Amino acid sequence: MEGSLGVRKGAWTVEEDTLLKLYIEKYGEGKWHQVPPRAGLNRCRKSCRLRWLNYLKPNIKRGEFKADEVDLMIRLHKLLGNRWSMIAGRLPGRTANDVKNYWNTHLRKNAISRIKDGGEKAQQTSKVNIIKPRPRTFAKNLTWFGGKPTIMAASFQPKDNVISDLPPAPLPSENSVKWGENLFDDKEAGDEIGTYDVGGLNEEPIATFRWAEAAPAETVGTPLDEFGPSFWAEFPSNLDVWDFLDP
DNA sequence: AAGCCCAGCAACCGCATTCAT
DNA sequence: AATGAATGCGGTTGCTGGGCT
Repeated sequence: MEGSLGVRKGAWTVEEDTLLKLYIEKYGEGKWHQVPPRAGLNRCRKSCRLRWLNYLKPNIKRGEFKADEVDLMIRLHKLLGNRWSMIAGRLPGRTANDVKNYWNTHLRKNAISRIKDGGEKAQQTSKVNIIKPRPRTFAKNLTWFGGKPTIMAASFQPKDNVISDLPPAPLPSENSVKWGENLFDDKEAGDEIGTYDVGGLNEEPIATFRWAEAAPAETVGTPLDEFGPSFWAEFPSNLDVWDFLDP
């Protein structure tokens, strides 16, 4: 099974897996364009990367999703939409492909039927505001909370950010930026606990969240404690938090 | 036993974004 | 600033195995 350029396609063999593993052990991840020639694999770089990320990586968890994982996945999906990599990032040992497949096979039907069941009600209230933040990099000299926590305005793409008939969300105001800054300012390195308030732009806080030190990758805690700074950095300020908390 | 259908999963493809020059 | 290469992501496809007729 070879592609037009003589590159192998289809299922990976044990030999190919071994070659890829040996290569990664020796050279580490990254520089995927160099992997096929160096590892002696007749595969394209994308295929190598995918195989490593989804199957060969050591800490990958296989098997059934646990109830808490599913619960977290549902909440995150409600919050983020189909941002599988971000969702997977909060599910230790799970890959974006795993999450996507699980959602499409197990949960999508439920979600659709729920939408149908509650369709009338939903139309009367408000449509779900799917959040689609596009993760963007921060300035290279920016360390978490060490420098100015600048969330780049371009981090969120308005064109695919909102699927609703609601009036356009207000442009980020100074307050909303402050919201983000406060959010991060409270989380100084070494602090055991930081807090941040959530409320309307000009309102009293409607909720106060707290986080412990970013949870270790191996644990799955309560959803909110689980979300560390890297998650919230990509978190939009016009989120309907109650929707998220009460799926 | 054979054929069909379907669910689950691995892999591919196209595109957007980032990075290097 | 412009451009091409590299990377990462999400949508989709297609293979495989199990259940049913």
